[in-house]
Formats: sequence, structure tokens, C-alpha cells
Amino acid sequence: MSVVTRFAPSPTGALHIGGARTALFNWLFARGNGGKFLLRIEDTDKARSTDENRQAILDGLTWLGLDWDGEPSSQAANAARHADIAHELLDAGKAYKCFSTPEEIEAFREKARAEKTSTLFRSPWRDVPESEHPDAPYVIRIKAPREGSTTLHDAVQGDVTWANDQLDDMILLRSDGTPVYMLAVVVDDHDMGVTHVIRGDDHLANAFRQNLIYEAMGWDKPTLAHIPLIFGPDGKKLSKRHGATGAAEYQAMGYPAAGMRNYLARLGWSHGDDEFFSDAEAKEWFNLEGIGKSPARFDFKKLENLCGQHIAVANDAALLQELQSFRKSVALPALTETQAEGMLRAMYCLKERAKTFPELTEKAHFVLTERPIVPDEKAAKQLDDVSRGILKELTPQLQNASWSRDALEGAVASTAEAHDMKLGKLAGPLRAALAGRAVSPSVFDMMLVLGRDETIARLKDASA
RNA sequence: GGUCCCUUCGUCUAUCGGUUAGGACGCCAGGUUUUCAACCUGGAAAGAGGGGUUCGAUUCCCCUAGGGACUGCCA
Repeated sequence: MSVVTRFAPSPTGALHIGGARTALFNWLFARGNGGKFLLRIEDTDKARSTDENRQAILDGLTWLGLDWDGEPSSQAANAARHADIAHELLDAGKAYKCFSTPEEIEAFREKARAEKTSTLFRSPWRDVPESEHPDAPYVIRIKAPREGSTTLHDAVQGDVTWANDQLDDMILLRSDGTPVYMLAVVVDDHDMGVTHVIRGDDHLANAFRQNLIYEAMGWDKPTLAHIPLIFGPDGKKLSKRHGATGAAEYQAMGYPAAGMRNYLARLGWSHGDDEFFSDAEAKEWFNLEGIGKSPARFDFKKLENLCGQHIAVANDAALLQELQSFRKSVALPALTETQAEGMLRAMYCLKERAKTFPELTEKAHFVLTERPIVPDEKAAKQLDDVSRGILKELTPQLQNASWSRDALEGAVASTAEAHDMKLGKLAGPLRAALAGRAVSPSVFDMMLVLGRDETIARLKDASA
């Protein structure tokens, strides 16, 4: 049986970073096993679902590079099918009509809470024959067993056992005839042929409710894998006050998608001591056994470290392309053709020193800017009269040097020596003249990237 | 309140009864150095607590504590 996984977000908000990881796990598992990764939008809550959220989720997955098979399906679109199943269960005597009103139920719960007894609602209609049914709105409830216990095997959590009397006769169909999530997931998962349900462990308890439907319909059950949630750095559930909860926010901060995937995969899953790995390796290695049972905290430092490593080994052209889409995502103008070309020439010395796209851009300033170079405050300090004099002296020497790294280093070193100063002392003003910044790649790399004419011109500008 | 789940360095984790408890990020010290980043060397740093089981427990069981999830005509 080939693997089919799915990611089933509800479009009631943006793509949460925890959801992104769930999607990633499903994607890795499917791709690593030659299976399919499906996307299903759980939009049965019409009041809270929006098209914007739906699009944001799709965009987030796309940014992360998680491609799904086929078109995303809409759960709401299958409502008729869900209702059919509810009626099938009703006809089979495995579900029943309940005429209790929401008010009655709420009153019961309130009383139960006050008396500290179970708030599980026991419908009085469970065994009332059809002939005694009133002509009133009703919901369809499943008949849950009240005795014994149920043990479900979870690939992450192991065997989990629930007493059946902890299960209520959950609603399948609302009084307006619309299906409820708990029914819809099961029917859709079954219809879509989902073999492995990998989802957040906030659904672990739901699994027992959903199991009722599988049992009643006699359907094959998928393998379950409930993964722990992601916490914020303080160990509390990741929320708004931790800053970034949405995948889009990480995109806006300029983290490369490959680094994000690596970090997220490593958060709660492990393959021995492997920390830094490619997508190909992740797909090959990913398995349910490697998923941990305890919640993991989000660590920005480690994210950054991995992102830096991924940028360093990335393909130059691909990096440029991702930089461009990053700029687009934060409403920055696209790099011009000239800038892009310069970027490509400089990439070899840029990518080893950046962890994010903003950092990459900052270090690339020397090649993105044009003459006249306007030094920032720190760079301006380097260009005092003395150092400008030395630059002036250095310029003709560079002009005559063969444009190789050795020759350039030689010229600069001898000029420094002539003034009885260390190379580092001269590198400051030189950097300021070439980049207009106090932080940049090596001055020699800049000269090599800029070329003779541009380098000389910038030096003349600065020492004039 | 009830039910279920979780608990190894600050953080992510390895270990699947016998290890000087390993790695990574971060941190500290030193080195390299042309700024930043990177890099090299070294270092500090952990089995929540208490009971069992066992020749031997981080590993298996129980209790306690702490954390979390669920407990909707939401998903």
C-alpha cells in the first residue's frame, strides 16, 4: 500500500509555524516513501474561514517549498457526502436523533461544572423510539459505547488507552443539517485514501472520538502519529507575544526556506546526531520512529545557525532568486539587472557570511550601490585626511598591478609597510572607500568583484 | 474538576538495562584574522524528586511535583 498523507489546515488564521512543521513532517514522510501529500482545507466553519487565510496558507507552504499533489480540496464542498454517512449511521442504528436544545445542554454543563461532576452530556434521546420523536429540530449523534475501554496505537505516543465512559455521543450533524468537523475529517481521510495521519497532539483525544466513526463504518484505520506542539523559548505555548507565530513572519525576517525546513525538521525529530542536512537526506531519513514525544521550544539562534549553513552551500543563482522573492515579500524593489549581475559575481564571498537575506543584502552593499559612494557614519570616520592621503598613494600602485588576489594583496601590504602600519589599519579606509561601510567582505574580494576600473574610480572619489 | 500525554546539559537531542551519559546551537577562554561572518583548540553544562524491579537503572513499574492537550451544534 502506498503512502498517502495530508495536511489539513483550517483557514481561520495564517499558517502557524507549528502547522508548518506538521505539513513538513507529512511532506517528508510522503516524499520519502514515494507516496502522495495531499492538501485539504478544513473550511467547515464558515463563520471563521476566509479566502485570504486560505491563500495565506497556500502561500506559506509554497514559500517553504512544500508542494502538494493535485488540487487542494475543500472540506465544505464534501458536506453532502458527510451528511450521507451520518444518515447511513442513523439508518444502521449506530447514531440517533437528539432533540436536546443547545440551551438545555448548556444548562446541564453549567450545573455539572458547579457540582464538579462530568460535563459529558448524556442525551436522553439515545434510546427513544422514532414513534416518540417530536416534530422539532434535532442533531444526529453517534452512539458511543459506555463500557470497556479503547486502546489506540499511535506511532509516536505508543499505546494509549481511554475508558469508553469518557467518550460522549458526539454530534455528527448539526441541527441545520451541516456536518461537524469530527465527522468530516474521518470521511474525507477515508475517501482520500489517507494512510498516515500525522498531526498535532492536540488531536490525540479526538482520535478516540473519530475512532468511533471508523468502527461504526467498518473502515480501515490509518496509522496515527500525534506530534507534540512547539513552544516558545520560555516553554509556554507559542503565541503572539513570542513575536513570530506565522510562517509568513519568518519569510519576512529573511530566513531561507531550506534552513527553515532543516530547523523545523530537527525540532522534535532526530536522525542520530545529524543536525545539518539537505532535503534529499531529510526525505530519505525521515520516519515516525524518530519523532520525540515531548514538546520542543523554538530556538532562534539555532535556526539562524542552520540558515547560515544553508546559505553558504546554496547555489548562487538559486540564492539570488530566493533573495528576489524575499524582497518581493517585504515590498522591497526587485534588484535591477545590474545589481543582480553584481550580486552573482560577489555571491562567492557573500554567502559564507550571512544567515538571513537582510544580512546578505547588507554585506552586498558594495556591489548594489553606485558611485558616488556615500559612506555611512562609521565608514566616514575611517576616511580622515591621513588615510585619504595613503589611499591616494595606493591608487596608482593598484592601477599597475595585475588584477590577481596575490598582486592586490602585495600592493596593499607594501603600501601599509611603507607607512609602518599593519594591513588591518589600511583595510579600514580601503573598505570605507570601496563599500561606504565598515562591514563588508574582504577588501580584496571586493576589488576582484568590482574590477580595476571601478575600484580605481572609487578610490579616486574617496581620496579626492 | 475529570481523562490522556510529556519530563536527559540554558535549548534541540543521542542512548533502545551495563557508556568517563555522546553530538549540535548558545555560552566562556584561547588562537587565527582585514571589519563582519566563518574557522581552529579547550572548557563549564543534564538524567525533576521519591520509591520499587534487577547483579546492574537515564532506560522497566508505581507515586509525587511541574508542564501540556482534550473536555463545543470550533476546527
